[in-house]
Amino acid sequence: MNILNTSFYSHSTVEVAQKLLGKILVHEVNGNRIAGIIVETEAYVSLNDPASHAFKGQTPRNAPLFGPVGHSYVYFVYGIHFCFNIVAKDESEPAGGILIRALEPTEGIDRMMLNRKNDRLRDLTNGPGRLTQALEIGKKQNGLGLIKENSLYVEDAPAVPHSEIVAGPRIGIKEGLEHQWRFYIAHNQFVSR
DNA sequence: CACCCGATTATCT
DNA sequence: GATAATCGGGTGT
Repeated sequence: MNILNTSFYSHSTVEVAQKLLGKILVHEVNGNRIAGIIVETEAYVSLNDPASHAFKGQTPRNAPLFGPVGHSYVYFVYGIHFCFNIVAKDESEPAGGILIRALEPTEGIDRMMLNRKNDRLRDLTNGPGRLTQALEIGKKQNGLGLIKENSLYVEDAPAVPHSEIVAGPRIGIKEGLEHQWRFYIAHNQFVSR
């Protein structure tokens, strides 16, 4: 399987968010793969997007969003959860990231169940805070390049047909609701809510 | 299934 | 001092 590289991530954030659907997110922990198919994403597109962490300019927290594409941006919310983003933007944009909101579990499911303290397949990775817990993604993974050497990366897989991609407003935000920048695979039971 | 609410802390104002 | 790109448990229908 090919690992997605810089050229894959060097396009507009909204475009890459759609193209990530169907790809495989992999975290290797102690040589074991924990992985799932990406079934739900959201694009956060920088300076004109009031919902993006990058909207008010660069700070130490959001610095990865302004850095090279193909790196991770992991942040801590509500005092409890981590959310995992992939930096992606075309060269004209100063910042941009894609929130991975849900996966369909494929590998390391036993380990996910232990991590989540839950043995129901549907509840392992159907939400941004849940999938980081299932895949053991936390602050240590913030700012990493998504390459084999870092044990965290995305593998290529056949593109999801456009007719199976649903767009809608992003979840959990108060501004920018007019944009349809949440994308998910139609009829997939692992999409959140 | 729908709605409501408390948990818990890094980050920025 | 307020806020937050969420989750899980509770209650009611």
